[in-house]
Amino acid sequence: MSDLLRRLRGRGWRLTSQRRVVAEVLDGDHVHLTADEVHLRAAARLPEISRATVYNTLGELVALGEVLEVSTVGRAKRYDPNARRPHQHLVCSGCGSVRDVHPVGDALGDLPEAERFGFTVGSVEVTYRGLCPGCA
Amino acid sequence: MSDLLRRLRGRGWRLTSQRRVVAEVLDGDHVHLTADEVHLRAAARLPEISRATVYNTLGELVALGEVLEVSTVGRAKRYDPNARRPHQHLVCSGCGSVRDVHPVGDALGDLPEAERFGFTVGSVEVTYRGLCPGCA
DNA sequence: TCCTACGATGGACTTCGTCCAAGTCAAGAA
DNA sequence: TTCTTGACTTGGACGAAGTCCATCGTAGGA
Repeated sequence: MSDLLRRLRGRGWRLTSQRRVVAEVLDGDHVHLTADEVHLRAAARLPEISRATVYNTLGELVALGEVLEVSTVGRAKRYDPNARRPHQHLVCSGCGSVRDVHPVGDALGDLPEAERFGFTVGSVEVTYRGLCPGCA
Repeated sequence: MSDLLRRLRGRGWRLTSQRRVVAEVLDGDHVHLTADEVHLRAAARLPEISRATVYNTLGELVALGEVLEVSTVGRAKRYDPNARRPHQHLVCSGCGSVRDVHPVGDALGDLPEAERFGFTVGSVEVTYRGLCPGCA
């Protein structure tokens, strides 16, 4: 059983075959699948798994902080299992592919108090846009 | 006629009443409307304007670089007419409202060459997330 | 004023995601 | 091991956001 599954059991997650398959599909680095791709890959191993279950499970993994939602303008959300190591994203404007990157600096600290307008700022998301070697 | 409309005419834009109304709705600072809100406000002045026209016009304004699309996870896109002055966004996780902010620092420079993986990085988008005073 | 290519229309369609009632099953209790 | 129960899954309906397209209308140049 993967580390992820072990942690989930430790949190009282009921371990069903569907959840196991979804968690396994999301294993690895630089994985940024859409819900539909997750469903496709999960269905390859467990043909009867439903779309609703995939959405439910992804939502739970996000709520538990095990998986990040990556926002992509005008496309389907992507899910990033690498939530435990903080990182940002580099997105190709051509083909939509995503790389994890680790900028230096402190983006959160770069926002002065005067620019927070009374908001309680909890996180910052930095997305670099450009063209990958294949699309350039 | 606003500056925006003047610029658009200069670029050969055919000025129809529909486009004029959409451009007028998007005038001002700290305006971050969804396509639907734009349609609603435009229809208040020009009742027969169609959704398709609003989408077309917004798409053209984005392509011309006059308006920015603001990505919001799991919600409708918002359109930001303040494309000419560089800024970033502070988004309320509760109600989805958006403020323009101006962080210090150089987010683009914070990405080391070794972390660019051969990409031609053109821009960076920084989104701060938190709760506005009303939702906190 | 007339022409015509560009733009607008609205309704069908697609994509992405959520909801729900009914059926199923993991895992603790006995 | 079997029972029990409530959490989980299912599939289909639904909804929101956005796109497409055939047809009609009109801005603006001749």
